[in-house]
Amino acid sequence: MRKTNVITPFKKTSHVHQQCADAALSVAEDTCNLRGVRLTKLRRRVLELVWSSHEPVKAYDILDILRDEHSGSAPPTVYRALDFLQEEGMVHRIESLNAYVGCGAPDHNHASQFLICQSCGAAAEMNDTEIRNLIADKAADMGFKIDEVIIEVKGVCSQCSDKSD
Amino acid sequence: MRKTNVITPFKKTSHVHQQCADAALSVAEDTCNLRGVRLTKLRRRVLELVWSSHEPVKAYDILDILRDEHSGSAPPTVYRALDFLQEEGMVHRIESLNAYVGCGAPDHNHASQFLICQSCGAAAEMNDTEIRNLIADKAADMGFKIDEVIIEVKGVCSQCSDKSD
DNA sequence: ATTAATATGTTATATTATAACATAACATAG
DNA sequence: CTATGTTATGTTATAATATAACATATTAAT
Repeated sequence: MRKTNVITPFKKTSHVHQQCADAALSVAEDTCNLRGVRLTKLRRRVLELVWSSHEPVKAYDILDILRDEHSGSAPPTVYRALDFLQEEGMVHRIESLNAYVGCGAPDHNHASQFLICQSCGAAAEMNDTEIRNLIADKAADMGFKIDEVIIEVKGVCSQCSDKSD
Repeated sequence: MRKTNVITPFKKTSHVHQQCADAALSVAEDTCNLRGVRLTKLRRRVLELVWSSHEPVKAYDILDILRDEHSGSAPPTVYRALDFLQEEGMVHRIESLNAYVGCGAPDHNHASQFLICQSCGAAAEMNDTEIRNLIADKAADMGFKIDEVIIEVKGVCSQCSDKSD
């Protein structure tokens, strides 16, 4: 069994990004239908904007675009949509960046680890069971009951390292 | 060898907090002297305020107190002091809370993991080499060069669990 | 069609953080 | 000990992030 499930990889040079985004949007629609929650036009658009790149996107950058498209957009517009998308597991918040990334595996409660490249800005999402289990074990040793685990690893991705050779 | 080094534990009922704070301040002074950096009156006071409890402290809560003590206090006053203290490893920032906790082991670059109790608000700092190494290995597998690892585990500490029995 | 629930619009404000420039304190070379 | 460069702090202004509170509109189910 592979223990590290890479949910969102760093993009290859060959990467056609539109395909990521399209796939994610399609999964999101199906998932919302299954769950009986509503992926409204606005929420769908916000999700699309979050997926516009592999770099975590800021709420106010989304808002700037929404404002161009609809004059009634304001901070609550985007924060509400992001809250919904987070609850449904379709975006994750990167705490150390105050920014959001799309998630292609919208479980309600999967634990993830993020690798964030300080050179290109991209974020890769992993779901590594060994890391998850080890932290769970350590916490249990201390009698600590885990609700949520935030892991954000900053550094330089292989593509960026290769470039600077 | 013990693999989990608990730097700041959750406090025991018997805990006399002043002792933590005093010890930390004393270590901070010695460390600054050794390093030839200046723990000024202001910086020392900010560190003291961060150590005033085991709950992560917010910049503006510190500022409110500083303002009572000196009219010239403003946001940069506290952020600069916190920046200094972070660089010297004497406080850590909890990204998910926009808040700061004292560190009793002011190495410049130790990796830590925080357990944050959602019931009492306290944060415990661990430095677990197994967790650190496992993440380092996984990142290396992906060709990712680590600069910094942020781990913030939310949940309920044993003391709080015991109380609610 | 009516109604209850959900989603969005709108205005205002709270919270967190930094920029930019002025002044003060300190450290050390002469 | 004092001139000078460096480091720290004061001060004003504003940027960036996020939520409260209430109004209106849309949707879903009767």
